[in-house]
Amino acid sequence: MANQLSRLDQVFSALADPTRRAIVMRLCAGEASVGELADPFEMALPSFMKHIHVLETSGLVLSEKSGRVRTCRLSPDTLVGAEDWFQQQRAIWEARLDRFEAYVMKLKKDKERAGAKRPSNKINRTTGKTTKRKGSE
Amino acid sequence: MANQLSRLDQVFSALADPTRRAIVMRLCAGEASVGELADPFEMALPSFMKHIHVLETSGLVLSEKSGRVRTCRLSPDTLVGAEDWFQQQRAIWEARLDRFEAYVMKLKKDKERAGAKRPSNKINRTTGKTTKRKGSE
DNA sequence: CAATTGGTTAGCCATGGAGCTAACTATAGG
DNA sequence: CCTATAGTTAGCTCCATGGCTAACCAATTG
Repeated sequence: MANQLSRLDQVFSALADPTRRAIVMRLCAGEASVGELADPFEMALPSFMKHIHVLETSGLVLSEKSGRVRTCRLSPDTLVGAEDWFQQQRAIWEARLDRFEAYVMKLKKDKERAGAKRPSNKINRTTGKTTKRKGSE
Repeated sequence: MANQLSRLDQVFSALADPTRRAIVMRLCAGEASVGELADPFEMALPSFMKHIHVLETSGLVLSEKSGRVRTCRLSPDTLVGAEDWFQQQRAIWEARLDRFEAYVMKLKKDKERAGAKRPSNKINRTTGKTTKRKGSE
């Protein structure tokens, strides 16, 4: 009854480490042996190997050993899988934004029709900005 | 003055937790109070608050308190920032793929032109790539 | 004002992650 | 066969993370 981390858990936590992100970035440029990968880092090999192992169990990296050298390569599918998560969130976010904007437009129309009564734009005290949000800020 | 984690470190490690991902997903649909957010989770409030705090220091979530209720909302910029990282990696990956494909095409042409003369480049059986590793391939 | 509600602070504990050294295995090369 | 190379295993620290309880504000509300 071990923990059974979800794939996303593993992928994100793998990418949370700068060393491991660097490895992934390196592997984007093509496969490499453990030694080649480890070379730029000031770190004992066993420590480094742990990172490789984390990347492997996360599914981001595949490796196979031939002779005495282990060659690692990226598994682009997993990376893309994580990317998808962002895109889904963004889709939801943007849908909401659209709804919100529609709502604001409706408010505006209502006000215009009411004939410029009062300046009802609330000001956010902490940011000093109006609540009107068009694109990003 | 200690660790000075990079923003990406913080964002990814924030997203590595399923509770926190759920919070982010919930906030994509619109802002909410801490209580509302905490409701679906079987977790003591202080524990839950820690998650909120992690999300805040990662920059993914903003919050402000008015009266006794704290309202949280998503900071889409940070989310998009993380998404960018993936896109950059994918760009590099795809560029490499293109180069690789071009390389394969060249091999093919060479072979055709040579009329099946000699196989001077050793081919690694497992990867299908030459052993000659100068720079990238 | 008293009680409730919504968060917050403080402090404890168990686990896991990231690093190390030392010693070992197994291939490649001379 | 001997040695150097490339990883691997074992086992140890240290500290960050995720969870808890208990006690504590500070606004609302009756």
